Amino acid sequence: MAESTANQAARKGRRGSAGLNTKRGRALSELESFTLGLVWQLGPCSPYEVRRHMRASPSSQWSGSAGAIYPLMRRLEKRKLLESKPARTGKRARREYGITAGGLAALRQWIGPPLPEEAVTVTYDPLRSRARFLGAATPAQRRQWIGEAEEALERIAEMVEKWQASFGGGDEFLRLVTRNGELETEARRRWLMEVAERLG
Amino acid sequence: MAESTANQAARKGRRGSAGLNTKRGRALSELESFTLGLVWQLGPCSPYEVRRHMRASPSSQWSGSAGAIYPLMRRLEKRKLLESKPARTGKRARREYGITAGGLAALRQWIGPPLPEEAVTVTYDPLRSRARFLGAATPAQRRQWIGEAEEALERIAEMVEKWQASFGGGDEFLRLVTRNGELETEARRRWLMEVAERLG
DNA sequence: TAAGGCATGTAAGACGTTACATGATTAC
DNA sequence: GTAATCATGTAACGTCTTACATGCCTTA
Repeated sequence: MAESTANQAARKGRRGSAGLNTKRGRALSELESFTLGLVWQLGPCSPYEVRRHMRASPSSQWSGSAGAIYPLMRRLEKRKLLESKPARTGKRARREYGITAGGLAALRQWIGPPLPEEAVTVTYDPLRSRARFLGAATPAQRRQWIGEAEEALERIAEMVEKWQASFGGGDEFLRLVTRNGELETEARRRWLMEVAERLG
Repeated sequence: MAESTANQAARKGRRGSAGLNTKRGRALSELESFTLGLVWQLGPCSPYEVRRHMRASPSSQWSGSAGAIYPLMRRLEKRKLLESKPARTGKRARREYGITAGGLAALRQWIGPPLPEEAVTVTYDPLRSRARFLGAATPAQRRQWIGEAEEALERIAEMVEKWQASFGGGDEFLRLVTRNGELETEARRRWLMEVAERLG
């Protein structure tokens, strides 16, 4: 859309709109911002702890791969959104990161308002994406697919529950996050039942 | 998780598990697979048409940027999942891509079963991610945030409706996709109401 | 005291975005 | 006929994944 306008206008428009670019450097990615939030939430912590939290999440969005997190936190430090000092556990060296005042400001800005355009979207749901093309599958494959999807949603519900048990006690917003997961999973299940009815 | 096992085991494990790697080349990305699906659905078409459909989607997942789509379809052709021939509209040259038998097989494999692990996840919802850290915001910011999020969900509902009007007539699965969007948006709205109550 | 997982990283590469370029076509 | 937009790309860049490397530390 932005692209379909004249090039010159687009360039000006992009830079001008939505405050995507902060004064210094480009806008933070979702992963960078989320990491910032985790450091705020956990207090001073090592990249490994951040990774553990991500991997415990029911969302595969946050893979918490080392190759992403270590350089990312270094980047955030270079931008003075995090600060770090060396620490150790026994003989093992760690680096402990804490959030700075600027980091907190950046976190608040990311949360919004304003919400960036990309946040005004339906969620990304890999089951929905696949269902769109079920017409390309054989009837047998469709039935099996629905069965698998039901199982998947059951496992997801369990993951949400487990996450709630482990981390939901943090603050009231963490509890609301779980609640979102519950309501959403319920909605997806009802949807899948409708799909099964239509095809059954 | 996979990473936390011994390295050698991890390597074998990754390659062995879930059929992520096809005999030739690596697994298709979500975008590649989705593109394959669109070409199947639209019939022979140009990259530009694919992009138009993506940009019309209520999901910002599918940005449909030129720099992604043109090389991507070329890649799929190199792997014989698409085939193309030059065509023209008036004086303007186009390249028209159709799906091959191998492409259809790859599409079916992507749809599953089996569903890959990454598909067994809560959806990615930028509003939920942000809500998690509302504790870092001031009470005033929180109230404003909720207001903005409500507006966002309203706009999303409209987008889903509009999409349904334009494309929902295609086949029954497209209709189910819209239905998913409706149910999900409804769930998110109810969730947001709970959030407002808790904080209000 | 050896095995295995814990914890901390780095290097190379793939993928997608942003920005740019350019000719064809349409609207006025 | 000229300005805007359509349509088709390409190039550079940043981010994240995958794969690898390497010491610590626990436990049997």
